[in-house]
Parts: sequence; C-alpha cells; structure tokens
Amino acid sequence: MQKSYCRNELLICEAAKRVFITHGLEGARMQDIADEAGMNKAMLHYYFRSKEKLFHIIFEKELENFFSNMKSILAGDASIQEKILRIIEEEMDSMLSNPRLPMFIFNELSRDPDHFLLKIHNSGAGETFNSFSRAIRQAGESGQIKPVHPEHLFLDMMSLIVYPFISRPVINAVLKINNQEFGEFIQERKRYISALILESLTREAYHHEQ
Amino acid sequence: MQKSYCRNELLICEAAKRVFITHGLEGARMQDIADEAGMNKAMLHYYFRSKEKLFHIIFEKELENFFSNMKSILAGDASIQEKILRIIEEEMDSMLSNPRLPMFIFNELSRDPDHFLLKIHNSGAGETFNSFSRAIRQAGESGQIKPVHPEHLFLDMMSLIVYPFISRPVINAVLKINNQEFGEFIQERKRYISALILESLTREAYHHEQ
DNA sequence: TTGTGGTTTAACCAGATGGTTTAATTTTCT
DNA sequence: AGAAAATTAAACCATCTGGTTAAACCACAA
Repeated sequence: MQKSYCRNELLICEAAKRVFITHGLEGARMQDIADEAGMNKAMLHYYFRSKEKLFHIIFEKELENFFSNMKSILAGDASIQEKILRIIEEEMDSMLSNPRLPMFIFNELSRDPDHFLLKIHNSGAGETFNSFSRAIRQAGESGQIKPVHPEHLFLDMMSLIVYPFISRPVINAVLKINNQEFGEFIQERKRYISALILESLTREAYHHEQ
Repeated sequence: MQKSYCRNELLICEAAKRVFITHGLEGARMQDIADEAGMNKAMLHYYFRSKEKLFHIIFEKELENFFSNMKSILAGDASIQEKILRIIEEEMDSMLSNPRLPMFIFNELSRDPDHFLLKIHNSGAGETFNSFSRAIRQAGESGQIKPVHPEHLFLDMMSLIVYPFISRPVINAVLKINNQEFGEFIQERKRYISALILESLTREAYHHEQ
C-alpha cells in the first residue's frame, strides 16, 4: 500500500498535506499544491491522476498515524497507570508538533461519514479501542484500578487530550496567549489531565461530605 | 446589528446556514445555497451582496449562540454544583440538536485565526470565561469546592462536553452505533461527565493507597 | 548518433464560480 | 389608474478549476 515514492512524489505529498490540512479537500486548489511543491499542475496529474486520489493517500496516512501511537503504548509491559501517563504525554506532544491535524481529520470525516467508514476501520481505530478496552478491563478485574466502562474512559482521555488543539484560537483569545504560550499551557495541561484521570481511577470510592 | 429580516432574507440565511455548516466558507457554493433556498442566485446578491458577507452574518450569530448559553446559567442563583450540572446538561442537549455546529465553528476559526480575533472577542467567549472564573474562585474561597485553576476546569468541561460531537463518526464506527444510538450514548455520557467533574471538585483530598 | 522510455512543460478544454447587468414583473403609493 | 419603487429572473461576464493533450526535453543504451 505505501510503496516507496520517488523524490517528486514525496515533494508533492508533503506540499499536498500542508494545503489539504489548511483548506480541506473542497477548499484546496491543485494550483496551490503545485505552487507549494515548486512544480507545474500537470505534474500532479502525471504522478497522482486526480485531486481526489491525492487527497485519499494523504488522508489515510494521517488517519492511521492519528490512532497508531496509542496502540504501541498499550502493547508494552508497563502498569496501566504508567500506560495512561504515557498516552497523555506522547499523544499531546505529537499534537503539539502538528496542531492542525485533529481538525483536519475530524472535519473531513464529518463531511461524508458513511463514505469514510471503511477508512476508519482500516485506520486501526477499532483495534486501538479494543486494546484499550482489554487493558482497562484486566486492570479493573485485578484490582489495579477501579472498574470503569472503557468507552467512557477512552472518551474522557481523547476529549481531554485532543480538544485543546481543536479550540486553540478560542483558548488563545480567551486566555490572551500566543501560540508559544499555548505550548507551555499544554505542558501544564498534561500534568493536570494526568492527575484528573488517575485520581478518578483510584480504587476506593471517595466519601462525599453532604 | 441583528435587524429584523424580511421573509426572503430569513429563507436565505437558513439555507446558507445549512450549506455553510456542511461545506464551510471555501467549500460552499452560492448556487447550492440558492437551490436550498428555492431562489435564483442573483437574489442572494441582491439581499446580501456577496458570499463573504452572507457567511459572516451566519458565522457571527452561531458563534455568539455557542457561548451564550453558559453565561446565562452562570448568572443564576444556584449552587456552583448545580450550575455545573446544568451547564453539562444544557450544553450537550443544545449540541445534540445541532451536532455539526462545533466542528463548523472551530474549523472556520482555525483557517485564519488572527482575522477572527475580533469575532471571538465579540462573541462573548471572554466574558463567559470571566464569569466562570469568578464563580469558581468564589466557590473555592468559600469552601464549596476544592480550590482549582478556572482555566483548567473550564477546559476540562468544554473538552468533555464538545469532543464527542467533533469525533462522532469515529465514535459511531468504533462503538458500532448509529446516530440515534449516539444520542442515547450522550445521555449516559452526561451522567458520567457530571460525576467525574463533581468528584474532582469535592473538597477533601483523597488519600492514595501507595 | 539515434532511438527509446520517462519526465516536464505550456497550451488548451469544458464546465464551474462569484458576481453584474438589464429587463420583466410585482408591489406600493398617490 | 398610473407611476415609482422594489423585487425577481435570465442572460451575461471574467476568472477559476480540475484535468487533458501534445510537444519538448532529458537520460540512457545500443
């Protein structure tokens, strides 16, 4: 599937990624991609045939990347707590290096969700969730953490990890920070999220004061 | 600013909203908006002059709606716990009635964030956050909740409330549910989020077993 | 040097796009 | 009823868009 690309193909893919991430499939222009790659437009067709084909190659790769990191962390031998910490740490660092990626993926997925169903399946999202689910169930049964619904915990973690990158312009405006300060805020945020999640999973139920 | 619109202006705005929410500014076509409104394209220009002007009217209104609900809840007399519960409940219900809205807003904001800075300011997002901040600080000082950083709590809540709607296609695919079942999942999710947030704010520190 | 295959380029194409112009039609006012 | 104002519609416009075509160019082998 991912064959070895020649130099020009790589140049085109890199340029296309930048343009598609900013403008999406509908908004991207082949002439802009050509300009970005330093070639003429006919070259894009020579190597990739159509805008749609080029887009899907980029999109599938980025979709897979989005879900693959967590899976490798889950496959390790560490404790469940350590795995959760590593997921939060590494996923957020990954997003800091390409803050536009989540928006790109979710926006394109939402335009025609049925058409992308196979792509989501192929991306490994389901397998990643299943791995997560098994790990959380085992840890609950063996008493390492409080038994919880994996779907909800998964969604807690993804929500807390990804959303700041989706809403970055609003966060920057509301907190009156720039993009570098956003990065520093995210480092702080990692610690906060880690504590929130791990405390919610600690085994004894808390006694309310009411 | 929001003058009284005649019948045709309302028809055009409703149609434009549907098309812009699906395709965004760059992807939307004036002919599609005209078809959706049951008019010819020249009528759009007659009433709204340009695609860009029409877009900004819609966008500003939706942006303001997105942030205004929380503010009115915060202005009430209820306890901070009750307010948090109501924010989660009502914001998620609002999003269930228009699940595409968050994606639309954040995607357009991320395309050219600097240009939208004034729009974010005018939307009341900053005021909403300030209200939230004051309420959380007061509740912390008066001992109703554990003292926390408002920025992080605000982001926790927004993350947990909004993200499921951003990632709905992935959630549906991974959990193997359809959009109606997604709605049911969200009802369950409300309870889960409410518990997570309120427990994290409860006053006594939990004693770890380590 | 010539022929071949592969790559690169400029010109071209049909249709789409946002917007304008002008005439026809409808509504409102006197 | 007639005139003026407002609205609606069709035709038009310049430019953009994804994609195609054919020629020019390049590298390599015989």
